[in-house]
Amino acid sequence: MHDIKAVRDNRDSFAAALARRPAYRDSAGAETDRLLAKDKELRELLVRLQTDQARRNDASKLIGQAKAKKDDAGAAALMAEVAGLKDAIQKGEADQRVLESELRDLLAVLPNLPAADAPDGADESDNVAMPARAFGSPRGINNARQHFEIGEALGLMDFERAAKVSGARFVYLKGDLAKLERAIGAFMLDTHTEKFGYTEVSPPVLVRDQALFGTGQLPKFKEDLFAANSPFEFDEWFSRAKVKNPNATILSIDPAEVPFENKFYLIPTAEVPLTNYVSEEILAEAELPIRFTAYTPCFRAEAGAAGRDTRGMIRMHQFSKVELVSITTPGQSNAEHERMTDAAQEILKKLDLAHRVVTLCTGDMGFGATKTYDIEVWLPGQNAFREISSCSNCGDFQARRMNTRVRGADGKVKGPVHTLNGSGLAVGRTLVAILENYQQDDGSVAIPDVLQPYMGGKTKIG
RNA sequence: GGACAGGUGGCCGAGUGGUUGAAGGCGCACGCCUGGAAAGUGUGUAACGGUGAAAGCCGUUCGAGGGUUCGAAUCCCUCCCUGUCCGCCA
Repeated sequence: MHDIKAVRDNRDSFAAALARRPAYRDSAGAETDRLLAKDKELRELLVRLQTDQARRNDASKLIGQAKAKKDDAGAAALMAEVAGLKDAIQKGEADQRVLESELRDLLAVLPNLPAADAPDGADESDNVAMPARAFGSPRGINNARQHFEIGEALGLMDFERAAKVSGARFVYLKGDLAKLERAIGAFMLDTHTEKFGYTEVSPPVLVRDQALFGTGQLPKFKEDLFAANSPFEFDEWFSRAKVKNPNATILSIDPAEVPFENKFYLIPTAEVPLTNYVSEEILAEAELPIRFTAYTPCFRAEAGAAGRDTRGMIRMHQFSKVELVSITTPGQSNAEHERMTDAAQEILKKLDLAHRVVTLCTGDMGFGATKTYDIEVWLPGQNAFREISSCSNCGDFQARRMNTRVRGADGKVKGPVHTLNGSGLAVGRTLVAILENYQQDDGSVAIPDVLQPYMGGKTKIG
């Protein structure tokens, strides 16, 4: 969420920065002026409304004083005067509510502005490599198999049964592969807590819409989320629907017809509960930065991804991820962004997995980010680098939406905090990378050294 | 899920229609006192918004949102949350 005052004071630089996002290349100026027109309308209203309110308040105080002095005539005269203001004030307050919510709606769907050093570009082909952060060299493996071929051959990865039970984009992991997933998560958490000072958190994975608004998934990206209805409300509504249409079945119901709001959403990332932990709070400057890490399942509808990565574990409706979140002062966030990326890369280094890092261009950056580094791991089976982590500095964008501020040592509120989030790492994709990079000619998979303690000392699977 | 009780400033807590943005206390800041400290003592100590060059002035906010009223922390409605008990349960 943008600060309307900042837009007002820097109209041209705001529009120029917004135009760096390709989706707003042509419309940024018009969008900005739409905001400013609404803002102007609101402020002009406030000047008139507040004048009336001030007169009403003064008169009301005098009424109280008059009544205390038993001056009923004087009180009556004042009451008559103020009564004349009532309609104007009530209408003004109603107009204020409408204008404020209209302005908020306009602001709520605008993405964050790219940082000055975020590269311009149209899509992922314009992302900029960071050679200094590259690690290892892509491993050449003859006749390299893809992770799902390896896992299915081992009998430890089952997409067919998952489809039977849950549909496409779900998987069963079994035996040592299930254990490996757990080992990877534990290893990541231990590294982040012990080496980088993150606090381990086990957060809720069902959240309210307000939390999703805070981190920016709502209102614009609702179709990417899974929602959880209360079955009690649904049953009640459904039984009434059946009275009208006796042939109705659960499967014939269009979700759009269900009349009540979804009570909860499943988190698409632990960024949501970790970041919103501090929502609506004023934090002491001395306690920043706050660093949280969590190992959670994540749920994504993957709307619009039809046909992409349909085989294997790359793109699932449910996957696990270790997330990193930092809450910082404005002055700390740039350094924290580098540090967070270091923490995520540390996992891949310890696993000895070749990877590279790119700075996302303005066309590939997420909604809330000012600047994003993607970490891409080498997958021999795909003969390609694939994203395994995304580390973003969101500046004060989420903090404004969550209303999270910082209080200085002098006791004064200084303004919104900065927030950052990054995967550290996507556990499912890390498992994929291990399978493909550590596959052996005999069909087995070597277990990376650092994971062996988490696997009961085993050195290979299969 | 049901019943009851609650939600007030950084914290505790008073306040059931009229100078209450809010007593009192704690904490914090600065000063006095002291050789230094403690104790004591004095003063100060909300956020957001509008307006203004600034000082300031004005508005809004007592969980959130509506409503009643000339006037709402106080009355009414809806929602959210917390506590206790009951029910259910990993």
